Amino acid sequence: MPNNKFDSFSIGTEFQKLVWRELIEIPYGETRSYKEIAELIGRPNSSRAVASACSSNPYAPEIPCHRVIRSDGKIGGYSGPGGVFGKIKLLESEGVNLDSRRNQK
DNA sequence: CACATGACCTAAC
DNA sequence: TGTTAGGCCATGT
Repeated sequence: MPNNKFDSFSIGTEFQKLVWRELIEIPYGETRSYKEIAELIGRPNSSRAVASACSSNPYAPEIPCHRVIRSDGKIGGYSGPGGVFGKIKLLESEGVNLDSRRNQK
């Protein structure tokens, strides 16, 4: 079994577990798009479902769902504390430059 | 089972 | 750059 403490996900659907398992492996200070996560779990067309799984994340700050942004570089949304604003603050505190991530849109 | 919802993506205008 | 429209998918009712 994997060496992460979240392997014992006792709740959520199988799909959500797949997503969350990928999320906790995003390095500090880095970001990943919803689509990227979808591809990593073997469902390249489930980007939308991935977003749903994130919003259903019960382990709020433990699982770095705030490091997941849209493919075009925009923030997207956030159900955690502070809403989208809180998400931005978290990323900036990790040294993420959101401007450089915007695909010039 | 059918329908509605949402932290999405891409293309077209 | 902003908006519209169509497509995708897992979930909840």
